[in-house]
Amino acid sequence: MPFGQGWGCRGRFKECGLKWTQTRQAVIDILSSKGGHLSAEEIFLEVKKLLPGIGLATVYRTLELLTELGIVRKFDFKDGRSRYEFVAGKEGIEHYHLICRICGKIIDYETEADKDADPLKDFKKSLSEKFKFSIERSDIQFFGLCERCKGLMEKKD
Amino acid sequence: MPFGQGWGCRGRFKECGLKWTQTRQAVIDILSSKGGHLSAEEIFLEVKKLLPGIGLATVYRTLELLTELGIVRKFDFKDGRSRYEFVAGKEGIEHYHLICRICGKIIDYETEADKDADPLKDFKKSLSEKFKFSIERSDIQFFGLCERCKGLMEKKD
DNA sequence: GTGGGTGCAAACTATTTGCACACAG
DNA sequence: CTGTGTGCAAATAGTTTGCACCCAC
Repeated sequence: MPFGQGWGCRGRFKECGLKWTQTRQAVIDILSSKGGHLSAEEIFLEVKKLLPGIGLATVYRTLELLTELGIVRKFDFKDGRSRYEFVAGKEGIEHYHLICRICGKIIDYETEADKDADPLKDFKKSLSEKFKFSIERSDIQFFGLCERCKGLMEKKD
Repeated sequence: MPFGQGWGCRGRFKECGLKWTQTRQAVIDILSSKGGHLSAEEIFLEVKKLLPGIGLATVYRTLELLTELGIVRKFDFKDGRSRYEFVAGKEGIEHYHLICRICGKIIDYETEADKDADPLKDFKKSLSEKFKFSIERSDIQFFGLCERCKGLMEKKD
């Protein structure tokens, strides 16, 4: 099932005078169906199953394009590679991460679609006013220990 | 003035069986006196003024060590290089950044030393409970427009 | 048909590592 | 003296780019 089209991506492409190609659709499909936080290489390997001829460079170029269009977001979880996440259709939803520093597990925390639901709303507002800075995007990660790794740590002591 | 010693770094080194060398002191001095958010290369160039023979690899090794010791913190501002900030003596102080996506200006926001002063305290607590995840470090950046660049953008329209 | 899109290989950049030598303890 | 720390050069890893060819429009 072509998720990419379902999310109106194809329309977005046309608007911008961009071509709708197999590779672009495949990258979007992988990101929207597999979900999670895939690295460029992981996406490349997945797409390769559908389109064996694809090149890694194309994946990077596609991901950059999709990031500019706001269809995916690029995250840095400090493991030396960027990770990409499908965010089309989630406008107004804030997206925070909890990352376990031992096992690397990533927990997603998403706010409700309603802007007022953002628990950081007031904080952002006060920052904006204090520094006369208009916040467009937040990049918020919490590093620590997940339940499982915390348990393992305690046993060791 | 050897700031590095002033912050008790030398003591920390001894405790850990690490040697107190000219290079390490110089890196700490630069970071603590210059302040800001320096990249490895910027630090390297500064240290070179004091110790012309230093190598970039040593700067990286020193920064990694200092990060482990909690003397500096490593940040990612999405410009393709890591940035380092002196944080010794600031335990319990949270440190957030506002980054202008046009001019790259970085505004620091630091909480008071008092843990309760952290505006994100309640949010972190609710996250911890909800996901049974113990948060050790936050990595919080807000991207947007600084006052000046916002003004310039508006004029253009 | 034509210009944007793609694969490939080479280039690039930040960072890491191997090794012989240097110097703090 | 001994082993940690260092400089240098080479290696690595993720990402980007140049170029000739290809295909969506």
